[in-house]
Amino acid sequence: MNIQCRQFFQLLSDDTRLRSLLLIHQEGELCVCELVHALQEIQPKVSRHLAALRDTGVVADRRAGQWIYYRLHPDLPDWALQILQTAVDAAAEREPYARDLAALAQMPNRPGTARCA
Amino acid sequence: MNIQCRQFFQLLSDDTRLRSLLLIHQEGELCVCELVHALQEIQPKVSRHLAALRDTGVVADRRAGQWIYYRLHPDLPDWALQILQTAVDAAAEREPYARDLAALAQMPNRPGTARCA
DNA sequence: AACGTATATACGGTCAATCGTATATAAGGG
DNA sequence: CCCTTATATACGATTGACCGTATATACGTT
Repeated sequence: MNIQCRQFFQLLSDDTRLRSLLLIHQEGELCVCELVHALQEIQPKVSRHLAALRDTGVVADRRAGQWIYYRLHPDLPDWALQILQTAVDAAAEREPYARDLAALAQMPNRPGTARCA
Repeated sequence: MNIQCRQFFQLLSDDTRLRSLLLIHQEGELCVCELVHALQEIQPKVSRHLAALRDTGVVADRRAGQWIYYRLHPDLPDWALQILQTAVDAAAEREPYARDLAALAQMPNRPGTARCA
């Protein structure tokens, strides 16, 4: 996919995509319904932005039953990872990212986690 | 000005603004006509994008005679500087940034430099 | 097979970003 | 004071990004 610097910034410039990426970066892997709950956005909106990230090679997806999990693409270049890490450091304790993390932590019936509760 | 992470990415997502910022970051300070020559873009276009960067606190300007010099804003937060540095490292040796630097170096009648030639 | 849940996408509408052209402002030199 | 150069901005047009709604697809369960 070989993403360009400018294009990467363009992907990060949308609120939904940036918040999704920061959450995915922190959590390692998230499915669509977890992101929908964390961001408090409707499902088609989240799905559409994830598709943009997938089509440009920023994230990779994996199906597990009904759920599709998104993670950072393993081939994402170092500079892109560095930029993401910087963004996490700068934004993680501020709104809306802190709120997103909290909402995710409080999500009921979260797939994967509450398996043997 | 207290720029937000997302807004910063949005500013970097435009080709003219990103190339201008990378050049300014490398050169320290550049006037509009230098950027117009380096980027091979028309003057109103460059001026308009510099205004956007100025209005959001990313760059500061300084008049010197007929020329107006732009530099990175001294109060630009660390995370923004880090991201710029990462972008320079990732892009500096590739197109169109390498070409921009070369065009700037070859600019005739460049203000400031050729003072006592 | 029928149903419920999770996810993706198609469609049409709206708004914001960007553009080129034209013009305004400002400085310097005759 | 006029002319040139440097820069900024106003204007109208165009394009592309993003939106919500509706629908399609895929999986699991009964």
